[in-house]
Amino acid sequence: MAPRATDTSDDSSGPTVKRRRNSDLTRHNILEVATEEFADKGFAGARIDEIAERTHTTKRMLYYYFTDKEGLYKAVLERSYLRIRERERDVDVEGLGPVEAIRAIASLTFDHHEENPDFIRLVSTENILRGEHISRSEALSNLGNPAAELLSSILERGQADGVFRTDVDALDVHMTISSFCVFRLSNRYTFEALFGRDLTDPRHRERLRALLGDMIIAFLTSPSR
Amino acid sequence: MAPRATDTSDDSSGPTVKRRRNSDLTRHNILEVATEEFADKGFAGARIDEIAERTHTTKRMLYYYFTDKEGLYKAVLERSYLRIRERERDVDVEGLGPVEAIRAIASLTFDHHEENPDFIRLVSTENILRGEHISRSEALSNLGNPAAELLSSILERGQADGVFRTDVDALDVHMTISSFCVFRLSNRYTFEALFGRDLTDPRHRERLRALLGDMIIAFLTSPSR
DNA sequence: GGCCTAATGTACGAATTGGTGAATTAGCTC
DNA sequence: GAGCTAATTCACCAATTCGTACATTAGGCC
Repeated sequence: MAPRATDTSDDSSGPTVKRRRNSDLTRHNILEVATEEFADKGFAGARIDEIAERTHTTKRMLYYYFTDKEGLYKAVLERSYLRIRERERDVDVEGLGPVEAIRAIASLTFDHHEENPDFIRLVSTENILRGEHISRSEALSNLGNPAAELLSSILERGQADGVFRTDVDALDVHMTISSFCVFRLSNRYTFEALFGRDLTDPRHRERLRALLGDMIIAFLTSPSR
Repeated sequence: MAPRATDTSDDSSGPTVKRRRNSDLTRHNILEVATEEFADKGFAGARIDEIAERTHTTKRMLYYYFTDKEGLYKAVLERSYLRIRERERDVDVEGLGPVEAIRAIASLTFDHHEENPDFIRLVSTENILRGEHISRSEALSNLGNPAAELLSSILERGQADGVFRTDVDALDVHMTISSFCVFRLSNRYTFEALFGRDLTDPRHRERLRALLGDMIIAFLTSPSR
């Protein structure tokens, strides 16, 4: 999955790997650590020295490879988004009817977000920065297209079949599903403080996953205005 | 609404108000400016000097009244939450049937968030901090109760009438509505970059408000599992 | 094996940033 | 108007934090 590095975390086998020169490994190592730090503290809160310390290289290397803090953050952001997209490509809803396909996508999105808490937090940070970097990133522009197109084709099928309402488009559906899944994680701390419910508690998790599916389907199968 | 201060923003009438000693005014003025700054840049990104500069006092005063950066942030957070609650108290759904009452609350929440962008951003920041402050704030603990109770009573009515499904509670509904409204604003930058749609565009706004109402009602009036 | 460059390490600096000590003044009380 | 305290000003500091100049070394190439 990741290049084998002189990483403390998983060097259990073989003789101690001696530190060797390898730009790919150091880059990778730096990005791993930086991702955690930026996700944890946000852009302004992240500390370059802190990242460097937890890396197997020195601070100088961060600048050598990524120019400055912003460059490093940008690299982290792009890598995270691209990774997520890769996993999204594996979504397979062939052979499912529109209703079940939508339900499957909702459920998948739900799990997907839960498995990538760092990503969710990075997105929050980027939005606090008003999308300053993502909007300028060529690598990420229109990265949403595949997801949107998949949804779009399912929707069209359902609408052609007469089971889905026709005054909704793919982005509406995507936004609805995302908002539910993202909010549950990104706002869980304030939600818990205000209402005393931990949205990530396993018991609620299962209920909420079902709720999301039921809701989006109930909506799509209700008559248009 | 706010104490009349020696505020540049709205001192249009009368002779130039001379700077006088008045702790309430300075506190208020500091909080106003600090709210903007924290909402704009997040906790770590906010700059004390920046806040001080845009205030009609000196930096020393921020420390005089709020001890340190964290104290100021906490004061800002609490004030923002308490203000929001005050406005929420005015919600009146007496005389509406359960369906229309829920729809009204959804619509109100929708507008409400839109009118308080600073608040939304503060909440994001606080969640990046993992609710560190809100969870310790006595003033804010259980601040959600009134909203939850209102929803709860409406839900019960609807359930008793047999029009609402029974496997949902007030917090589920609240979370669903909130997630939709919050996401639309807090994640609009990354959403636009990825999908090319501005969720705050007036045309989408009206559609989305209606969509939210339709969805929550479609869901609540669909049969329980 | 010598050479050359990419990669790495060391040490340091300038600017920012949160925070404070101590003097000063406005305005209330009597 | 003297006296007192809350409110305010001014000058200053220590630590952090991003960033860099420069020396060094690994290892591919011939």
